[in-house]
Amino acid sequence: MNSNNVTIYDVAREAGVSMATVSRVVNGNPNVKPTTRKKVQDAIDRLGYRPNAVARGLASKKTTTVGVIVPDISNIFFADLARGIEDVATMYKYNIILGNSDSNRDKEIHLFNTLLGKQVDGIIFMGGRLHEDLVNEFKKSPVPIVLAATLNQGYDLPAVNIDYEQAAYDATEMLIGHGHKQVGFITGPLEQQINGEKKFSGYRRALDDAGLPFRENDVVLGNYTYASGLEAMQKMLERDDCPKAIFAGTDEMALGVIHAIQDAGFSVPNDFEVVGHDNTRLATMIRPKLTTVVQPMYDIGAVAMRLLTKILNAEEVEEKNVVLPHRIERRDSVRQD
Amino acid sequence: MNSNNVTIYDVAREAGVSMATVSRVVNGNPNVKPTTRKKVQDAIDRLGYRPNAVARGLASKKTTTVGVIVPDISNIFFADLARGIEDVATMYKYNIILGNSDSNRDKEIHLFNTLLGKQVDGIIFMGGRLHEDLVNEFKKSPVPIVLAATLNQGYDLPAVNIDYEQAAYDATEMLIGHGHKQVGFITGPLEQQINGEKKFSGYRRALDDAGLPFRENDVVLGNYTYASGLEAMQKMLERDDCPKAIFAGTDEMALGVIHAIQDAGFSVPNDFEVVGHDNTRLATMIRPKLTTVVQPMYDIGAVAMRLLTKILNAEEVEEKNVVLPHRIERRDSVRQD
DNA sequence: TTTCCAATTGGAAACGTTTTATATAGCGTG
DNA sequence: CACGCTATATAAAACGTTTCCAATTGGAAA
Repeated sequence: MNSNNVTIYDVAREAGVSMATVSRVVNGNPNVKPTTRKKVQDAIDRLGYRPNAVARGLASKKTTTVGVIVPDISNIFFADLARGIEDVATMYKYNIILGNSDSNRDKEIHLFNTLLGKQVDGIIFMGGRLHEDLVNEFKKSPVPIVLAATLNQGYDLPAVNIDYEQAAYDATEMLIGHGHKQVGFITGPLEQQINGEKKFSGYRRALDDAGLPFRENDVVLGNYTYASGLEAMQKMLERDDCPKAIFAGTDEMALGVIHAIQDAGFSVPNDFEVVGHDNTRLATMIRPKLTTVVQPMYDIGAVAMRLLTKILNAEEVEEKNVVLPHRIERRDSVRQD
Repeated sequence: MNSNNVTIYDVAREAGVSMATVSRVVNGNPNVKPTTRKKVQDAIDRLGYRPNAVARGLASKKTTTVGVIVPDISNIFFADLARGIEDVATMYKYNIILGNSDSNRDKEIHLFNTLLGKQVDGIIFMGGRLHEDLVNEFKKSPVPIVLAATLNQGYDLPAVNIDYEQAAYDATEMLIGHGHKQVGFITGPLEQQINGEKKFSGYRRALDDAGLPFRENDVVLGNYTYASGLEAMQKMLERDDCPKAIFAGTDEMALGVIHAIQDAGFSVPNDFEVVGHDNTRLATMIRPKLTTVVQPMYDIGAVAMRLLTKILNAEEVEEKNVVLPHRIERRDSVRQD
């Protein structure tokens, strides 16, 4: 039986009640006599009725769908986040419309408007940088927006993050604690606030606190990829004053760094120590296993979605700017204390 | 100006035309005088009108949304596939609703019905195995379904895959060609047809064609993960008659295999040769770099979505069962010829 | 019985489009 | 100048729900 095109009217006729009653049964409204409810339920089963969510969305102005804007779902980092989002969404009976922005402003804006057109109930946004034009669109948004792993640069959007500055500080400090007078920092584009402001300033602060000089040379920019980490480290190795301790902005870059070091005939952690960032699955897929800053991606996604559901249900939200804890997972790419 | 809640009526009034005319302008219908079109367009811009896709979906019975069912988006393999799907979807003005099934039958069925309830125009399904119950649901589907990287076991659903049997044959044959009389095969669950039937039979056929005996011991089952590859190889290494050539069912397992070998003090490719499967980004993130069967995940996703759009537009489809080419990418985990 | 209130149920409007059938305007033609 | 078209524009009916309000029903109380 094609459960398609059987409407609430058909069920009403079959059950001998009005459509309003069927609607009540379907929505679990308590104002229905048990016997009636059963009669309707039977008719629903018999006909294979499946409520039309589009019609429902039009009438109720709720679609139980949220939009998710992500730079690139094929990036393990965002894939994990997305999984966290989706799991919690499912838990609360929402579905997600997923779109890739490539961190491109125009795509972000276009996607955002498409999602609004589809009448999503809310949006979760991830992106390296909050472009002003985008924020202007956000300000007009008829639905709530939550940022995930994205800093809200001065705008007061709800957001879920870790303390990137402190995390970078911790990683750098650990390296310094191992006796290094010089620490290399290989990170992503500085335009992105997380790298340019947070991680960078954490790195500098650790240097300062230890009374070590900051050397411009010791900071190299990559683009998050393995190849860029490899290349950055190769370049660094050519120098006479190459730092023997490296803090890499992502695990993937850290892998590249380790391989560059090994390719040059050196050992990690004996000759060089390396710390990564994010604790993706990659961290244990290399020898030596990578010591890395744990950024709980899945949790960030899950908490962001939970936060959104709270806002949608007008539940009490104590703190709109959630900062999740981070820590350093010690493995074999640094020496034991 | 809150572009919210301005309807087609408002635009019509503002432009001094009827709503039907506005609808035509919005939908690019040619039966509108240029001057009228301009007038309407101006009104749209002035009011910041954004068509309500839900209302549109109800009236037109098309939502320009497709459902995507994936076992786990946080798995790099499916994330790549999803990216291929989404890119092509965007190209054709579709959005995707993404759901994770964990390859669980009940979740698959539930998700499928939810998607139908949301009136998606079509569905792309990925999953290790097509459970009978699911297929029964598929058969009643009012919208087209396309399988991606999923074998349609006897049912005639459109599908996009590579020739897994031949790919496994090629990989095994190459190893045999390097003089091995014994080849280990570490793969995923045999219930999943791709492993149990296709890859396994390709492996056996290569053995047979080379006149080599099949040894049950040489086949070890894992669950696709790094850890399972590592463990499987460790177990194999304990044997006296451990094969010196390994074909792993996924790259991630291959990395585990290589590390198990290296941890035991052996060298790849000198002592052991290893071939992976999929050519995920992981393949180049290990030393030695992994030789692997190239399964073009992104392309499979892209082609599957393109196929779906063709079906939705009632375009001519020459072949519903697409088999994309595969090849072996030679890197350093096998010896040079 | 009657009366009255609470519990159920029904009717109809509303949601914002698309779409079909119909009307109107403009214009070349005979 | 009337006629018949064609090109445009309008009106109104779907689309399948939710939801507000009114109507009915069933009992308990009087």
